[in-house]
Amino acid sequence: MPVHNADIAAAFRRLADLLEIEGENPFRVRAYRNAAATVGGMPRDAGAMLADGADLAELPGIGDDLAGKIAEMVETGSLHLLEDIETRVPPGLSDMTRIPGLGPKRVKAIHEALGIDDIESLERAARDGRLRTLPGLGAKTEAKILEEIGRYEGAEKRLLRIDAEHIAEPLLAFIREISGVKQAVIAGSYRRQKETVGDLDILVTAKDGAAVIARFVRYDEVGDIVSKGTTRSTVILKSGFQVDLRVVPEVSYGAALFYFTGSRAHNIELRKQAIKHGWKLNEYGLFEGDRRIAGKTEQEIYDKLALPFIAPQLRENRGEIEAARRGSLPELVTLEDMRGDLHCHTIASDGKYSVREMAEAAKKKGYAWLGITDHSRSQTVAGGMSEDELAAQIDEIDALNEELSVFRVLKSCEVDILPDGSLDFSDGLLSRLDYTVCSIHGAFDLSREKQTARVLRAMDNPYFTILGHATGRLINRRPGYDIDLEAIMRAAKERGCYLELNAQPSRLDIDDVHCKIAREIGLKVPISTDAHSVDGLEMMRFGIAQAGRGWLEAKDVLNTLPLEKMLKAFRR
DNA sequence: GCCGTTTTCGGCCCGACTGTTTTCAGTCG
Repeated sequence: MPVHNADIAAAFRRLADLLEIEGENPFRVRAYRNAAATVGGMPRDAGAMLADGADLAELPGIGDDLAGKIAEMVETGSLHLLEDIETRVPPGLSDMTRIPGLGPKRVKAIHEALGIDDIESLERAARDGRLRTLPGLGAKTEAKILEEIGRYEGAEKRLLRIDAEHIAEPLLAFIREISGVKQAVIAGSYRRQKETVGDLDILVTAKDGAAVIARFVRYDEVGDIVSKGTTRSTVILKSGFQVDLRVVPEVSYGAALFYFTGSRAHNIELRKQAIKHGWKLNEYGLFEGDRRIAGKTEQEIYDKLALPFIAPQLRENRGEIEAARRGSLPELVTLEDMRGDLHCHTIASDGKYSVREMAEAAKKKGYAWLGITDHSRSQTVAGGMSEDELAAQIDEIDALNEELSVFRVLKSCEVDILPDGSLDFSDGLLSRLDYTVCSIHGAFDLSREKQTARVLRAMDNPYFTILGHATGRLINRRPGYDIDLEAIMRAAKERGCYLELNAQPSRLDIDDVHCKIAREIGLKVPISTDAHSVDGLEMMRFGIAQAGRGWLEAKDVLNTLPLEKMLKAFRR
């Protein structure tokens, strides 16, 4: 079993938890957590990098020691230090620290006093009233732990961004109506446009924080009030979704927005920059001694630190600070840059509208063209077309183009890539199309080697243009199929093919990390909605958000090109 | 365990809230 980066990151996180419970130097613990974040965010597997002779100690937060431990995991599949510590500290204690309110100190105390070493026995002890017998733990804490265990077990996953919006927008509107509220904005991963959102961080400026919070906690949807002070409050909505509200004075708005937007890794980097200047950066501002030298806007803070403004999507400490320093931050692609959509369905397969209706909707959006990509014949469940039906649609589109002035409907098809790597329609028929979107819709569980070979073989077909939803993942529902995406991206570049960024909020496939790789290898990315209705065309904004997180500029995106240039880019 | 515009040692982000204290430890973000 090859060891992937996620395994290494998980081992480091576990090691950090257990070391912390043992009372190890907190900075050593943090070093393992930082290393987990670095390894978990690397686009290439550590094993492949080592095979290429890369020096992992050059990575941020990885020194000689941790580079050695990564190599050990790649070579042996395990980590001696972790196995060693697990003989002293029961591994279940690591899980117990996942319960909110339980940190390493309490977990250790509970373990030592009561012999508890997993969540199940913790729950029994809480029910029996044994936790409250420990020093520093009372009945209230015991009740909270019990409640959190229940929540942990029925834990909601992170919400899709679109689902989070449905909660966030009305809540934000409610907060803006509270008397005394000047500004209200959502920060956190929501503002960074992440594909999923774990909780909402709402930032408010107001003079009287306590009054705002008193009103906030009476919002209809609030289930539990976790904490309630004069500047911050945490509630759990009835849906189980957590919301943190912070109130700051107006003069601190920019500093607070910066601080609560994160990511934490980005913040810590810039805080270190501030320290180098002898300054202090916190949620109230940038301070020289007691004097605030910036903080009303984020721009002020970046200015003082001699950096250009860094877009929230980029704030992951994945090279954006270095790029800012060099003056080479990307100018991110916007919705206005998009000239058309390359992937949508009509009533000819599983869509809800006709070609004409979809085309008119696209034209109304200001697009210059729209590609129609109904399913091919193997997709029986999705009303896949026969060869005759596609031929008829081609004629229909030709006639429609005669009629429409300026706007152009492109002839295409979402062609199934069959398990052996062949395409679902004959080359003769495919040759009549402007381009194709080729996708995998079955045989998901092939080995990595076979799945990769399948796509590479499909790409050998001269009528293959764009790989649709390249990994097939459905966020929170199923992982993608096992495939060597980087090899496929390089092959696409060589052959003149492309990988789409599918903008469906539950797909966002390819992800941000692979967008960035595409940019680095010079492979343009088409952003497509995969719309099944007129409204579906609006999903483009989720694709744009993801593209921004992947550093894509307009020039990196295929469907920002004028029609003739794009059609030329399709020719192989 | 990492790291260097205080550079091979001595730092490492920092403020708010809660509960159980009686001045603060633990946890969180």
